[in-house]
Amino acid sequence: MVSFDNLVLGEDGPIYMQIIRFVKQGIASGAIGDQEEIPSRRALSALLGVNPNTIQKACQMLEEDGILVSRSGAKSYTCVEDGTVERIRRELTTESAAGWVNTMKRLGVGREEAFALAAELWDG
Amino acid sequence: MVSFDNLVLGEDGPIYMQIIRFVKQGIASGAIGDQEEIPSRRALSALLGVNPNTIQKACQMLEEDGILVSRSGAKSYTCVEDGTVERIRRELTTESAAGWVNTMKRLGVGREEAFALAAELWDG
DNA sequence: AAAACCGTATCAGTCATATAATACAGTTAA
DNA sequence: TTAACTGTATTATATGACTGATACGGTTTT
Repeated sequence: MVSFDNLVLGEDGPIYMQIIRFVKQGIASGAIGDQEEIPSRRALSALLGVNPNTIQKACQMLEEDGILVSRSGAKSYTCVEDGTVERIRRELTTESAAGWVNTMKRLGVGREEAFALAAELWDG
Repeated sequence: MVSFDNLVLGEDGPIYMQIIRFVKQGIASGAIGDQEEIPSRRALSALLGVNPNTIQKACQMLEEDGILVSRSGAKSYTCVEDGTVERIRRELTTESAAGWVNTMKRLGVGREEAFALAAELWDG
């Protein structure tokens, strides 16, 4: 059973996107495996304090991504096939790193200064 | 006169936020100085293909940030006081770097791998 | 003074996001 | 079988972001 206890909703974009990101990060980090049951739409709605429709939207998009399998009436399960972990891991890491690098370059921050700041934040 | 020719609107959040980010990045990088004239609301609207109201909203928030000064009827000018550059620079860099570091840690990506990927993206 | 420009304000309409309240049919377990 | 649970669908409502059109008064230029 996939746990959503560590998911805290913030202001970082739409809620359904935050849910999708949470699941993808779980798969990329190995915290979520293959054929794992996920809580029902209604259970997630109550747990996260979010409307069932919003949960459904996130689940639908996860299904379109091939990460989730839903059968009408039955419980939903994750679907992590061979190569999926590496695919999502690469998708998330490059997306985040590219954003940071672009921002630093637009700010005119040099390579050394940028990496020094990142290292400080990483350790601190 | 501040140039907005290099500003390309994307899908990274609300348009008025992208405009604000563009100006702040310009100030942080030194591309935008003190007492520089900016194009009129209508001119920016036409140049960026954005509604005048959206431009106005961005300008209002920049004014609340103390970065812009507007007089009703007259042109608007930037206001970059002592310490402003460093303040905004620090605001943008730490914000971006912290986001990247947090994402990498949530993904279970180690320090070496994360910095190697960033270095690759920086040079490539 | 008059024309052209400027910031500012208002109202209406569209779209995406999210909520709320149901309803229906398929699955599963008592 | 029946009851509880499941995914799914529908309609309505609300809000923020953005657009479109228009108007008012202050500033600058000629």
